[in-house]
Amino acid sequence: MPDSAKPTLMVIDGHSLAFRAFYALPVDSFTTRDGQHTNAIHGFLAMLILLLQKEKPTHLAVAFDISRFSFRNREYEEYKGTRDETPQEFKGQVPLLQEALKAMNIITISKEDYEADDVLATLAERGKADGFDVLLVSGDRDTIQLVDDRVTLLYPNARGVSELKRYDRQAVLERYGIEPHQYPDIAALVGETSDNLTGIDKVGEKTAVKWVLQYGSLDGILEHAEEIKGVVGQKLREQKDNAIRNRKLNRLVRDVELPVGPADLERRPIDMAAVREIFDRLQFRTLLERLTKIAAEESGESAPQESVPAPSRARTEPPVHRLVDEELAQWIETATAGGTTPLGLRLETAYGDITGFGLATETDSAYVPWASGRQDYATFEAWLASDAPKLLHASKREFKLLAQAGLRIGGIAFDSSIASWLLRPGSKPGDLASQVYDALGETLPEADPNQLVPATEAISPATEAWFVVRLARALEERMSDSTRRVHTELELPLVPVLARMELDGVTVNRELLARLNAELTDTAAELARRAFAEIGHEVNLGSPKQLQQVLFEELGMPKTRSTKTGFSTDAASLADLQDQLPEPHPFLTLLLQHRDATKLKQMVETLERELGADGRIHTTYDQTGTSTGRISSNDPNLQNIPIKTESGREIRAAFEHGAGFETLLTADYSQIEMRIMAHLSGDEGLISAFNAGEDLHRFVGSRVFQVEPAEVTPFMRTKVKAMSYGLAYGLSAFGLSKQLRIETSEAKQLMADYFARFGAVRDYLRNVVEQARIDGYTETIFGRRRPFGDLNSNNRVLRENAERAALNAPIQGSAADIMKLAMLGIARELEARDLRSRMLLQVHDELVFEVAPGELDAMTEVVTTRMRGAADLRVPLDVQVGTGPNWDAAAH
DNA sequence: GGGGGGACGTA
DNA sequence: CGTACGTCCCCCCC
Repeated sequence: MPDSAKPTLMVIDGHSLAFRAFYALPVDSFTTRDGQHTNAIHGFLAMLILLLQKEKPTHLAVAFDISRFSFRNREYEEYKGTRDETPQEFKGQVPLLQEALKAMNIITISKEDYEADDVLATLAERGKADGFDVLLVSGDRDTIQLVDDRVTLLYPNARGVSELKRYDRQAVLERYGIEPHQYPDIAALVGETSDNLTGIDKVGEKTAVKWVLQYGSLDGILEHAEEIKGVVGQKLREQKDNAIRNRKLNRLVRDVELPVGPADLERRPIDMAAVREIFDRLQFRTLLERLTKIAAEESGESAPQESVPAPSRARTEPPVHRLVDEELAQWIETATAGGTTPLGLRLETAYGDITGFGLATETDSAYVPWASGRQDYATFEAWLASDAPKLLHASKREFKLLAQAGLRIGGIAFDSSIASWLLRPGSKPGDLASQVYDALGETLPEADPNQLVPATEAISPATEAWFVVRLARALEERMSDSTRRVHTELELPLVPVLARMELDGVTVNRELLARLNAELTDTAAELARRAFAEIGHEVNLGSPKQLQQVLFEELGMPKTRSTKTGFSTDAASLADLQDQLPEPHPFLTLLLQHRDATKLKQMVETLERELGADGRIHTTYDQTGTSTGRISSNDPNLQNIPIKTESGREIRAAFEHGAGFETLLTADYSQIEMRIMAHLSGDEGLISAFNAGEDLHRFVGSRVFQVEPAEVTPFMRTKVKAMSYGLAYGLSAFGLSKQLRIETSEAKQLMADYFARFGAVRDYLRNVVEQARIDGYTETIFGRRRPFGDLNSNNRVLRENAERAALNAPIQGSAADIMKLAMLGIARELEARDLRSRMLLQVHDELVFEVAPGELDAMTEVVTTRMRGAADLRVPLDVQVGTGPNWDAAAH
């Protein structure tokens, strides 16, 4: 090893460095989507990572102040008294920083009644005694006094924390012309404004240094105070008490009693799973990459020290048997103990084709080369298709690959990607390797796709399967009973259902899309031309930046709501602008129309791109993509096909039933979230509203405004409708007023009137949040949990965001559960009754089916019955169905 | 090329 | 200062 044999102890003053970072980096650029500020954390960690790389300390600690008060305040009440209150934006970052350090397995030290610098002084002293090279990192100049032949200070320069100046004894001599231990004398004479320590008037650094060099120390200077001439001598004699007091206060304590000594601070391996979790929360991508690199280097470097080369994978992998034919059948029989013991299963693919299988138990593994037809795979295929339990990762993908190869798989008993998502919805589950790393802390070697010649040999699918088995066990143990139930009864059975929907796809009319595209292209071009004519020049209408130039500078319009990069040009803001202007400006109208046209055009083009040779679009449903339990859709997203506007619905009309089918059938839950609220809150008013069978909003309106249902005006209905829908989102009076364009006071009154009639709803919503605050998670009707960390945060923005999400989660999540149950029920019945009709799309509260000839009545019955019966609530579940040749026509 | 930001489509 | 998503484009940065 090139590194010196001497161990290096690094001690960092956490507060002073984080504080430096806070002021060096713009807060606005370092804020998570949730509103958590992270600039201090980011700056500190960036610096720390650099230090780890450059200095490679063998021992490390970060010291923090516990509060701004220490024993020094007892000696001098005004110590640091001029400091402003620590900004709230900074305070909130310290616990998160400490959490990040903990994840990095770095010890943090605080000592009641002392400052972090006293901890530095003590550890420096003890480190020296124990034979360490000591590196101190602090933004507090008082630490200069600790520098000597064995102790070096790294001090941030004026710019911030990215560059640290190295102060060893020589550097201090060069910079100040004195020995480090003399520095406090200088500081005592000059004073330290930031600590509220006044020095001697007229004495600056130059004079102080001159005196110290002449008389050796502050004591020496004071002894000879009478000899010093001029005004400065006079001032020194008058104010010498200041210097004496300062010197007393700036002396760092070198023998603080600490729970740990230098030897206890040996660097420990970084817990990358924990780091991932918190860096994810803080949205530190670049830092995560840098740290991952370091972690890899560090674990790699430590390996040669051991006598036996440490394997990069922690556990001993079982042997891989390459098996076919009878041997394979035998192995499966033994490994599964006749079909009861679950096996890990992993596919090997090349260019989308299956080339092999990995099978594994906890102690053994097998590789099955796949060459269908040339070997006798009958037993293997039978096992695959049977209910014999199998453990997989991302099973939907494998189900589809198998199906495309003409193979059936049954008995999906565990999916580690789904399981980890259930445990932590909201964080991306990632691939097998990252989950093995997260849950087992082991590295699953992967060929680097950037390298032509892989550095590591590709891992056998059999070994991967072995990792899946162990991953499954680790995740299973962490699941609560209710989570386990959601996994096995809801999510796993849904896998084949979703896979089939994806494989089947939906027919889309190519010619219609082409025609729409052409129309929209013309429309957009014409609108752009007219818009340019209005302002006299061309501009990129898709560039918010250029639009701001036009609207607010050239046209001098009033400023709209501000965004991170300027002022908003979104539709709502433009509408507001239009209202404010003395007369409507045609440019604004044209701009909005142009946005509409281009948006639709883009959507059409996306669909055209995704339209396969079979004339169908095959979306991919992400079963682990949301934090509430919904599924999402991508490539392309078929859950956001336009419906609200006439022109948008033309796109919807391009979705048709395929050849050999009779019609499309759509079925959706009406007001499912409101019904769930009625159920969960038990509000008698709301329950009777649903049981009355009358128009919900009319009924609610009649209660709120105390009129007969027939007397509810459209305006009243709009208001209560907005209120009702807003409820499940944590809508505020402010938000309601904005949406309805009414006064906040009126919105407040509306809310008061609403809750006067439906008080149990409010009580329920409040209770959900309070319970979540206690439990740390919310739960849906079916037992799906969503954890919340920020409900007790001191950061108001963060806390209130979490509160609204927590209030919404059981409602949105229960609706998702119910829909999933309905899908399972329908799929099972279609299979049982041998119906040829197919479920194609799911859009949260809507399902779209392709109906085979002669099956319309049966389908209508199956779908409505199963959807209505998916849950037994205190209110009925209402299902609307419609049919037609295309998705638009099938709407009701 | 990656990624953040703004904008906007859906439930 | 209303939840949950995915995708497009622009624009800046590496």
